[in-house]
Amino acid sequence: MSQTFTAENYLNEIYKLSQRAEDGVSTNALADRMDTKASSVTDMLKKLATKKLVDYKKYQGVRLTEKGRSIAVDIIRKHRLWEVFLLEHLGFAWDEVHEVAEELEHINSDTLVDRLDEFLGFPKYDPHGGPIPDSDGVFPAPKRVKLDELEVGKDSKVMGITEHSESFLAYMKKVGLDLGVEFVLKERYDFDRSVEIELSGKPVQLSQEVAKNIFVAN
Amino acid sequence: MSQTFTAENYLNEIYKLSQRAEDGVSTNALADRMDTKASSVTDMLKKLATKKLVDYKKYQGVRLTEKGRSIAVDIIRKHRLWEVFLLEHLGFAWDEVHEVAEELEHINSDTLVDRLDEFLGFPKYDPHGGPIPDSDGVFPAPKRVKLDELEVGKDSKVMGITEHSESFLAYMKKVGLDLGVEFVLKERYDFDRSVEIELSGKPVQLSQEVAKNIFVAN
DNA sequence: ATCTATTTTTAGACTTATCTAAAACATGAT
DNA sequence: ATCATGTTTTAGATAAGTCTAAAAATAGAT
Repeated sequence: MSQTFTAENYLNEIYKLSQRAEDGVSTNALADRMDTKASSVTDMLKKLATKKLVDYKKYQGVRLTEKGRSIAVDIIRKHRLWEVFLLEHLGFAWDEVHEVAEELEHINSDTLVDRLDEFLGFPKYDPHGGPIPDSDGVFPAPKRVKLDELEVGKDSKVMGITEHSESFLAYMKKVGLDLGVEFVLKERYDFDRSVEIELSGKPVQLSQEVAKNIFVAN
Repeated sequence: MSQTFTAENYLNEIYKLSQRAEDGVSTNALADRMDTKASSVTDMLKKLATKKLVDYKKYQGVRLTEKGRSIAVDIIRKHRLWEVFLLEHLGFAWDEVHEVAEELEHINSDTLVDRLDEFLGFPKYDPHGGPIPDSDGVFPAPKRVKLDELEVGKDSKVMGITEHSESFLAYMKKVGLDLGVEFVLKERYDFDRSVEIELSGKPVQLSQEVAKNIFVAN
């Protein structure tokens, strides 16, 4: 019952888009993310509907069925496990990881995924802070905190990020906020909620916008 | 310039088939290995020829171009590196490995392959003795093993001898075991560890005493 | 040299995933 | 309630990879 890479990517994208928006995912939004034309999306949605992976009625947007969700979640599991592997064992940098993980996430082998999970020590979060579902598709309870919400005075550690744009990654690299880096939250300024942290002895200023996108250990 | 999985598999199979047979690979042989129809093979060969990956003239069989060979060798490299990883780090058994490695070998990322190679400690052979080409497509020199220790079923080649007496040389000459001669190890008999090899179509029996003094390519 | 059996290629069709251009639908503003 | 605008769907095409059935080429035996 294994799907094609393309179908898997559609399911994955539908899953992500339906995280925020509670109503169905629109054809155009999907076309945008899949980097394709709306007409192609319509074609694919019909095929996925035939396979009972999505509920689709024309002009009404799509939602995943339970079956579709389960495939999407499995792909997220694989993607994040591979990310952990690439970063922690192969020495990849944050900005090199995503592209490769996009390919690896489609490798079909339950044995492989389960043994990789074991090899990695059953991680619950990927380096971007994304929770890793278990083999039954159950996500761990989120327990991390955004730097924006961390209590002033605390020692903490960079656990992940929620923004993965080139520019953000570059910024993180420049200020030295690598994964696992430890710091102290010195101050939060009320007027703009920007923060000052101490990073290996040096003070660094971060806007609220940045702080909101950084997961830290609490 | 990355090929599709299917095209890569064709190139890989053509490479393997052209190892022994010195003339072009036949359409039927290829169809057999690819588990498809001869007509499909013909179609594909035309496409590969258009891309200059094979030399193909109808009814004449195919051979790889330098470009095609380079892609095939790269896939062998990836396949064997992943096999090492699966076996040595994820605890796979031999019969579980092949299927997964067949998928992983098509992941396209030079960074990934090079870092995996490094992670594994730049192995020169996979766990079955298969040589792993380097990133320039160069294979390591074939491992030399005594015929007494060669695995049953292997194609091999006489690489040298450790005994240089008149009588041994005469014996070698008589049975046709000249330097460079190719053969297949058919059987090893437990009771006296004597072996049977197939030498240009004919079976030849050799005692363990003899087998211990012959170096062969592994 | 010819005939037969085998191998290989062509011809035409199907599937998946995509595209462009045009038609159908939905919605917010008047 | 209608209209303009944007969204979505249809219709018809294309490319990759495959198939079946039939034709063409080759090779082996006489």
